[in-house]
Amino acid sequence: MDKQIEIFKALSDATRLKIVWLLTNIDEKICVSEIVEVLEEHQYNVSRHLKILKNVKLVQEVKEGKWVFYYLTPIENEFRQLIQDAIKTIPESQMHNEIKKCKVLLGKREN
Amino acid sequence: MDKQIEIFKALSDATRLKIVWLLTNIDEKICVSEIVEVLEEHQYNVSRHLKILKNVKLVQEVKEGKWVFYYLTPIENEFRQLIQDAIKTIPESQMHNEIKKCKVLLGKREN
DNA sequence: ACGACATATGTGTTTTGGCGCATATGTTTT
DNA sequence: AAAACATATGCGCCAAAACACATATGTCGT
Repeated sequence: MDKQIEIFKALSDATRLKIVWLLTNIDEKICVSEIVEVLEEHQYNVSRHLKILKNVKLVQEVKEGKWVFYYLTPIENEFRQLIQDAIKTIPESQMHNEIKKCKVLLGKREN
Repeated sequence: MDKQIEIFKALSDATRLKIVWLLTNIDEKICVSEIVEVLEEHQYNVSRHLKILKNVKLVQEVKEGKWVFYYLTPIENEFRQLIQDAIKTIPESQMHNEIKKCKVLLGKREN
């Protein structure tokens, strides 16, 4: 059950849970600097938290030029699916500012 | 999302996850000394971990004489339900010794 | 009432985890 | 090539969490 413990541990930090929550709700790849802006956390902390999430395979990364985009690792087992479903139940109301900021950001991308 | 973080934190420790896993799989109340025997942990640590699980309302207790029996808090929301379902997917194979010991123990109770 | 049993908790120690700062690495732009 | 930008990471510090030991509290049996 070590794998599962690592997942729970990864999700037991506010910044990391917010990142996974965001990725779950926007259903898009997002780069580090965007997360930094949305969550108003230091870049070095966001990078660190992303590394932790990557290590437990909750997220994956893809480099595009100077950016690194992160996205949810596609579901590969039932445990992950249920955890993901659980995160999906966390209401948007608690993340009003973040989701709004994020949508503005994603909109700007097109230009 | 604080409540959810607290749940994840509570489940991100091996002893605590094992306790919840046991309660999920045996579907019975179980007392502290039985958990101590099954998990081979110190009594004072088991008591402490139970307190943490109780604080986040994952488990509840009922006193019966000199024993205190613990059991899963009845599901009250979707998040809890999905987390519980996720824990249910953790295979018994990783807990062979524990579940065996537990069943022997529960058997002895009848006598 | 006393000893045995079951559980909880106070205290000190050690381990773990997150943070801030500085800096390294790599990429794009001019 | 140099400057600007994007991301990652080494290091030291502090706080939270887990542990061990001792002990307190409460209950049962005799």
